[in-house]
Amino acid sequence: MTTELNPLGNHLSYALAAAHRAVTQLLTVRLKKQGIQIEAWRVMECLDAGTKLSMGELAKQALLNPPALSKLVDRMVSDGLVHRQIATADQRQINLLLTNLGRRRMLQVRQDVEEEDRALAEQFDTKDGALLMQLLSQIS
Amino acid sequence: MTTELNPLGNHLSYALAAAHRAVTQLLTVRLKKQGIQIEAWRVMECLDAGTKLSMGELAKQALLNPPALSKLVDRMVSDGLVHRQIATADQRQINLLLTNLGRRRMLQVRQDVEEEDRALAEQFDTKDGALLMQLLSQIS
DNA sequence: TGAATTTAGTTGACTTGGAAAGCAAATTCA
DNA sequence: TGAATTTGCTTTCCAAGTCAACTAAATTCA
Repeated sequence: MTTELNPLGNHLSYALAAAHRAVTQLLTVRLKKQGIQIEAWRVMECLDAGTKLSMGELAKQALLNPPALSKLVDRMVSDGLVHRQIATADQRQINLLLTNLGRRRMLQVRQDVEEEDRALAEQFDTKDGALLMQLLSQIS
Repeated sequence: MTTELNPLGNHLSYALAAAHRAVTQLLTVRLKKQGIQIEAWRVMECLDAGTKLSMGELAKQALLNPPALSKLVDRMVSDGLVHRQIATADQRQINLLLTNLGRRRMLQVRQDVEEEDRALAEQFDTKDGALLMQLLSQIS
């Protein structure tokens, strides 16, 4: 039986948008209690990983366009979470660094994200979570 | 081998965001050539389906919060794509209607969306597209 | 009935995001 | 070498989204 109530239900792009919206909303609510944006958390995780990243690389990994990252970083700097450092090799490049406060905050936030992620994974049968992830990462 | 370059790669929520971003960007570019927003297309598809929808119902189906829908509809009205009609049963409710122009534009845009969706589905082995959709719609 | 509450949608102040232009360092090549 | 081009990041201007407050219609119930 394919009683489709929603005319958009056949579109993969719509299913993706709906799922993304649902997940993002939950996560946003949770992180708002910590006073932080999802994107800011992503930036901090990338920084914590160690390898020095230019703003450009960071933007790609954190899923932001360069201007959006620039502005987010401005805010994070004034919140004392990160600071900019001009790269020595290429003076145009910026290496962003976590402050101690930034690292502490990141560890707190990470708890929440992982808990949320766990709750999400529980909506699937054992293998399906990994399968979904595998399928998603095939995209573009 | 699980050489994870991106520290966020283990998170399902991140994989979802990344996939959503990729798909949305492609679709946005394509629809921009038609001078229309993805959300506006969703609204028009919902309207075309026939059943009269309140703004509230429409917001849910089109994946928008009520204020965002209100403002989008303002724009669509001034573009001549839809018009508001006060519901007879409940005077607080609005039934949105497609204009003739709106219907024509919707049919054009639908072509593009379906082509994009087809291109997306082609990134998967035969069964996997449907499988992905099935998994996505399990969420929340 | 009619005062109090709930529901539907919109508005306003503020924040964030995108496109295109801008600036400065690095690189190319004549 | 030094003018022209490219690259990395930021800024500006404007479009769009959020949260919270607001208006008005409908419903509840004393």
